[in-house]
Amino acid sequence: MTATAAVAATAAAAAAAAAVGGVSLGSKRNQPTPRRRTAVALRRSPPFSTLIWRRNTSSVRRRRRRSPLAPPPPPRLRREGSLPGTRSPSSSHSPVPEFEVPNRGNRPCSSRRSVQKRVVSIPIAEAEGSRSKGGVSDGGGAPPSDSWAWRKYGQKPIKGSPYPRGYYRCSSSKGCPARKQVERSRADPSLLVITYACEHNHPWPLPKNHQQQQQKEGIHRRQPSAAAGSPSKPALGKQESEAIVSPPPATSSSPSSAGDGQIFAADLSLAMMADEFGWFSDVSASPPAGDAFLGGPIGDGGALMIPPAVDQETDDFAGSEGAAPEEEEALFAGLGELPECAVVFRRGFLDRQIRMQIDGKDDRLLWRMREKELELEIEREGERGCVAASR
DNA sequence: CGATTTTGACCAGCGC
DNA sequence: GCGCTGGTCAAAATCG
Ligand SMILES: [Zn+2]
Repeated sequence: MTATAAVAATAAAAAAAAAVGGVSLGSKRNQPTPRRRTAVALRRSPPFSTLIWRRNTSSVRRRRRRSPLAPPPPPRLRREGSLPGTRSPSSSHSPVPEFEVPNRGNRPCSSRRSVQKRVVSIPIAEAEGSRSKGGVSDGGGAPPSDSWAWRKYGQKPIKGSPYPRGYYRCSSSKGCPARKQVERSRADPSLLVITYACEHNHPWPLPKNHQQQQQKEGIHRRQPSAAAGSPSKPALGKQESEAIVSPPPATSSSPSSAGDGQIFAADLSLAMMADEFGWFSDVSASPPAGDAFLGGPIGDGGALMIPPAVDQETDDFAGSEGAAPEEEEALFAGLGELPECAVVFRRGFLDRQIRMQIDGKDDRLLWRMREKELELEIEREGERGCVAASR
């Protein structure tokens, strides 16, 4: 059971490392770094990522729609079509009619920066196992942790951390605003920090077969009741067990004292609730290469980045400071569409509610929850934290 | 052939 | 007003 996993992991890591470092191994998947990669990035001298390599200058044609000499009429409309929407005033008619994403009416995923998100940290090992498992014994029938299909659409080095962050988006449907970022905890490299941004539109992960169908059909119907027919519990239980969710701020000591204490949301309660509604229920990491790059610092070459940031634990981390009350807000916001739930979403209440509901449906779930709670408590006490979710 | 990943560029928000 | 940083896009490349 570990054989496969181990191998996979290793390979992935290696590949990632190679990729990052700039070494071309070509053992994994795609590596658009075969040739070209001129010095294009000398425009604004970004932090580092961009102008690190500079392989050769064969042909410079890549770029994108933003050619230096072909600025058509609609040059910078970039993401108008598939943006989670809400940003455009009202004239944006993207080819794909946006179906009212669960936005709650305020700002769900309007701006990329201020989007509220739920942060979940899980041991990297777990993540690995989750996805690399495949065949051996468990293959039985238990689907991976989250059946959602994620497609990576970007990766960037983060300022304070040696590890890059991967950006994933739901590949099930084009209109799905669900996004998630995966990065390695800078404090505890063994932890994977996953940040979820929006919820899914579609009721289900769609088995790889109907993907297209759904895409075409345009998921314009989202059912409020998960129970109606959504098998989202198998995985759930498991995730909860593995995922480490930090407790809400309410009781936890003070943010300042916590220092690294991560205060985030995504507690199972939340997940469950969501489950009830039929959306998101993923907590474990499923990014194919997620741990890969996370596996190694961005620049294996050495003289790369992270100049003086390494030791700024305090200072640098301070950046996460604003995770006190805001977090809470984010939490609720995360529920977004939950009508009354949001309102009642304050610790106790929610717990109660959920518990009741669950109680009536799944004892097992309840169980898990309880357990989790306990764990949380303990954790809180022993507190060890890693990173605080930040904006 | 389609789905995914890789990766540099571009964009928009925020801070100084 | 400028610069920085994070987040997203889309072309190219590969894998299945
Ligand atoms: Zn989705």
